[in-house]
Amino acid sequence: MPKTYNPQKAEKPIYDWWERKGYFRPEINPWKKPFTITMPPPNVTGALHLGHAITAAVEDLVTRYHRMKGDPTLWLPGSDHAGIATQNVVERELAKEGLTRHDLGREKFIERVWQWKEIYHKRITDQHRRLGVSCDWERERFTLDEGLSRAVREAFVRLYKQGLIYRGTYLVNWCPRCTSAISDLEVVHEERTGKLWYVRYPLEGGGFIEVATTRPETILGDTAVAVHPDDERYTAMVGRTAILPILERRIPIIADEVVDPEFGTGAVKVTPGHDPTDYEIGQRHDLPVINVLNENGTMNEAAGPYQGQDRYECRKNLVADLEKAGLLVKVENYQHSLGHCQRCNTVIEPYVSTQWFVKIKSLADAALEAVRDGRIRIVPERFTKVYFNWLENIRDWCISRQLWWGHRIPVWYCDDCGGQTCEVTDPTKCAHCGSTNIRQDPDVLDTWFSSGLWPFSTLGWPEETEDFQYFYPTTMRETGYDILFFWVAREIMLGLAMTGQAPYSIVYLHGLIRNERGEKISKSMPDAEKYDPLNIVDEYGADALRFTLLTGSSPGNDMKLSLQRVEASRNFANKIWNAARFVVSHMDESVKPGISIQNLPEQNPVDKWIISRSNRLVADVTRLIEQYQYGEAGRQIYDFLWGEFCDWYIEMAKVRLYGQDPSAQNAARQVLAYVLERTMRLLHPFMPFVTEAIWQNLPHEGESIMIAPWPRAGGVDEEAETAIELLMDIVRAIRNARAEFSVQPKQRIAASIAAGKYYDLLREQQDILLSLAHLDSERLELDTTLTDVPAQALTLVVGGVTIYLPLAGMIDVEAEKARIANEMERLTKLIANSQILLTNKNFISKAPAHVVQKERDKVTKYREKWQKLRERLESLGGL
RNA sequence: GGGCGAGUAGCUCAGUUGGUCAGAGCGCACGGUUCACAUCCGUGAGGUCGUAGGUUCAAGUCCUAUCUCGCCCA
Repeated sequence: MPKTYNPQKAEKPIYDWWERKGYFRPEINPWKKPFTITMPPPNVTGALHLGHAITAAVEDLVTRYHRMKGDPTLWLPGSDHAGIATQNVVERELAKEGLTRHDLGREKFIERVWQWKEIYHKRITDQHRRLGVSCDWERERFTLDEGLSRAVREAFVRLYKQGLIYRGTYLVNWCPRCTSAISDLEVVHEERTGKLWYVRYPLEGGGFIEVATTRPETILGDTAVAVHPDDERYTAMVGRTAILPILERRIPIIADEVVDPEFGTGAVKVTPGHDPTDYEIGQRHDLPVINVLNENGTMNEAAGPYQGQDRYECRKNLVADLEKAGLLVKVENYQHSLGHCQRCNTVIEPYVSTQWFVKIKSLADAALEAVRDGRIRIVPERFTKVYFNWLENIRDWCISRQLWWGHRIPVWYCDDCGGQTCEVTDPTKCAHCGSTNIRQDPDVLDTWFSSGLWPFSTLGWPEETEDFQYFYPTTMRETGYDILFFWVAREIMLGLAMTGQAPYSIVYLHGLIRNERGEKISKSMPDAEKYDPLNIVDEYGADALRFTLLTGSSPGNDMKLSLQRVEASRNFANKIWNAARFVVSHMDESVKPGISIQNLPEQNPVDKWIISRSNRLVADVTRLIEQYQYGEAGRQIYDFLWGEFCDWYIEMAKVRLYGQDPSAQNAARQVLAYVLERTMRLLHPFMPFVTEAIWQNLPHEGESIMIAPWPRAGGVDEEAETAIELLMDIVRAIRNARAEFSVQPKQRIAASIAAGKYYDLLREQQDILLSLAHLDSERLELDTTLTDVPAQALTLVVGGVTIYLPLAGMIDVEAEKARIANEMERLTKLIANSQILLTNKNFISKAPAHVVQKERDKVTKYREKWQKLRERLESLGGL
């Protein structure tokens, strides 16, 4: 074993070996309940980022844990075609060649996208492998695969036939750059400082009404002016007719409750074709809907003189014309929230068009019920409320996209009778009139429609495949909380609607990864490279990155990733590597795996201590993982390995290993191997590579740690724990004194110890004391009580043990007396504090017995110590 | 406008049924090349747990109000 652990060299061969051996593949066992998790499919748009890395880390953790526990465990990987996103990146590539997708045509363009997909799909799966994910690559899926496409088709047709999918002409969110409709969720609202233009509309018969607007170009589509019915300023005007500037269209002045009298002048222009609120006003008042935009954001023929101009150019020109006509009253700065396209950041236009929608109410109700009645549990629990709130206020889901890359909508229109045909297999003739004059809807479905089927489409649904029957419903959905609505809610709705079952019983949501400054890491940042997971893996190893991501935050909370922490995790990997190096170097053929550690010939309290601590750790880590507290579980393993096993147990074991007693030597060897080996198994889901590398060097049973059994917690030995804690406290106290009095580290010092009832323990562990506290064996006096103690000595009281360190020439008796008096005073205060509690009747009667007892024990201990110090002070003549 | 989260040592964060919970890593100070590890070892300094009330024998931990920051929804 080399002196430094080198993840760059170690990781790749281990991963390849695991994969070759087929360890990632579950064995279907009808007698056992499987653990199933489907990987959130990354988009094939580009490379993985740290969000994918934490997803991978958490999911691999639970996967490896359940696999080791013996559950048939399936982690199913895959990727998403990501309609708009992928089409956009490929269109950008084309633009570099001066081409648009229309130059290529639909078929050629889709070919190009497939080429892109091949490249990036390979890239992200390679990245995942580098992260060490133990998913079943043989079951990998892609949302545009034949099977998944069939699932999409089946789902669409079923919903269509149930009347839950409908086509209609409504106001939708339109991205003029993507030239597609998008759903409400894909609109990102951002606060912007815009302008508020105050414009006068002349009235028929004289006078004006003044309105305010943030989008003057939509004046061209106005079909009314509205005021609040109770607004007395305008009561007289309701029912009159205004003359729209420029176009001179006659529009009515109407009254509607929805108008906010506080906004602007209290009178608003109504543009049903380009504003959701106005659209509703228009419905109530039967107003015509005028569309003034083309799909690319330029003005259409309804815009009259502005036809052909871009929306913002039109705005500028229109405002200038209004000013010239003397109709522009004033312009104010105005803060308002503006919708942007999630994928290209273009300002969204509300736009009337014919689209496909999912009637969502009944699906949402079922999804709400599944969480309400506990069939699905969301962790952390607080997201449940967010989930409820969203589903309770949900609106119909616009699922058609005017794109080419995606699942084509399986509806055919008949040119003869105008009927729609929607079938699972491509129809050749109209279902209504039998005409062959039919053509398929050119649009594709929202990507999330296919993602929403992921937990079962990936398992073969709608076929009753063996995988679907065995692994569905899955166990867990693990993902970032930012896609709770986009994805999780839709999976639950579609899962219930299609399979009649909740697609999983646990939703675990992790937080988002940010950089040191708390910003969301995006590809456009100048130092984005620094946060590329692969760069971090290259420098520190996958284990280090994974451990940092897992232990650096708590469930559902965001995390600022600092490279210093990754470095600390790398150091941890190296630390345990070296601990293993030490253990391995002391192995001999007598150390066999699977030995019953309880039956060791030698019963040493130090061994009993570490085994007891190890048992506690196994129990705690198992409990924490079951409670989804992965970070805390990891931290406990870290503390145990570094703070107890390395810092203390190994150091204590050295005394026996380097000693002359073969049976003691053997016991230490056995326990070292035993504890390290099982702790490696505990750590394996967190740091799969280094634990495998170490495990292969240790005595072990089986081929690979990843298929070794999860450790089972044995009993706890309170007595041994108390004893060794005391020993450690004594060593710490002496080290502390040495440092305080600047004793040379190499110098062995004398000590006189009055051990009282701990005499046997300390006599037995005398060599450890000598070694760890660096005492001089020739000048160690150890007894139950001491009669003759030098005055020139420092006094330490630890538990019931008094230690005198005659630090020759360093002890000023007066100073030592002051120090002791000081310590006694501190104890007096502590005792007084406890006394207040213990004389409080309420405390005695209401606090649980063990808490009261603990307080009493504390006082006893303080008093004991105080008494010993007092005796010492007396002997020094200080009283 | 509604909701959620965060505010704990200089920095990054743990602290899940209220009772050793005042912690870790990094940083800092001092001292260390003894054969597992300087990606290390030993010792130490540093916080009235945002603020103000309240509940309780007992509160970073529960309640109310409030300030700052961030996020989500409308």
